[in-house]
Amino acid sequence: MALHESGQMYMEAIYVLTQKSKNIRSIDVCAYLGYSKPSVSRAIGILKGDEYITVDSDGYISLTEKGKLFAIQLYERHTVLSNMLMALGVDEETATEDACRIEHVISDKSFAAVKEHFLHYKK
Amino acid sequence: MALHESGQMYMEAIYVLTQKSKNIRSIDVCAYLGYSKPSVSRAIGILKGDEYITVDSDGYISLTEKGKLFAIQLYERHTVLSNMLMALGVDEETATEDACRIEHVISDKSFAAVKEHFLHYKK
DNA sequence: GATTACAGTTAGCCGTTGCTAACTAAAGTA
DNA sequence: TACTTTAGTTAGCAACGGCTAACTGTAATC
Repeated sequence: MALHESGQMYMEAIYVLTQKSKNIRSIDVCAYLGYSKPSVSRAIGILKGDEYITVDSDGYISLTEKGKLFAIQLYERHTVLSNMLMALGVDEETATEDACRIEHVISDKSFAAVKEHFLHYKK
Repeated sequence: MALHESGQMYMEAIYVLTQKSKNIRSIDVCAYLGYSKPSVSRAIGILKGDEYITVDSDGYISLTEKGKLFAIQLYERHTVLSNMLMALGVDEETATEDACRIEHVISDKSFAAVKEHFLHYKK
C-alpha cells in the first residue's frame, strides 16, 4: 500500500536517524519529529505492516529493501529541493521546511524537470 | 482565522469561477471541484463565517475584500508555479496539478525567491 | 527486594475533510 | 393543481493523524 504523507514523514525521519546512529528506536523518532509516543507507535505499526521497516525484539528499527529505496528517493527530493531553494537565496530553515512539505506533493515528472534545470543552472 | 488547505482550494475555485461567470453558486463549486453538495455547503459556511465570502439570499457567492486579496495571492502562486513547471518542460496537466498542491505549502519567502528566479530566467 | 525510570502499547478523544441518505424549499412543468 | 427538478441543508459515517490517560514490562537504582 502507498504511504500517506504522514507515513512519508516518518520514513524520512527513520532514514535520517539511521544515517547517523544505526541503532534507532521509536523514542528517537518521537524526539526527532516532536510527536508523542502513541502517535509514533501507531505509525511504526503501519510501516511495519506495509513492510517498509522491521522492528526487532529490542525495538530497534531497520528499513527493508523496499523502505530503503523509498526513503532514499524521498530524501533525494528533500536534498535537491532544499539546496535549490537555498541557491535561490532562501535561508536554510525556511528552505528545509518548504522542501519537507513540497517533497511529498510534487510529481515525479515535475521533480525530474526541476532537478534537471537546477543541475544545469548551477554550472 | 487562517484557512486550512481545503479552504484554500475552495477559495481558488470560487475565484476562478467568478472570473468567468460573475454569478456563481455552491452548485458551480460542486461541479468545478467534483465534490458533493454537503461538502461544499459546509465549506461555504466556514468561508462565510471567516468572512472570506458573502452569500446573498439567492445563494450567489461573492468574495469579500479579504477574500479577494487572499484568492488573488493564491492564484498568482498557481499561475507562476504552473507556468514555471511548463517552462521546464512539464506537461500542462501535471504542471497544473502540482502547482495546485505546491501553492498551499510553499512559504512566502520561497515563493518570492522562485518567482524572482523564474522572471530572470525567462529573458 | 522495593521503587523509580524508561520504552512501548492500548483505548479513546478531537479536528479536518471527504462521503451518503434524507430532508426542505423554491421553481419549472404537465 | 400536482408532480418533478434543482439547490441547499442536516445528520451522521469514515479515514487520517495528531493528542492524553493509563497500562505493561523491563532495566536501573536505592
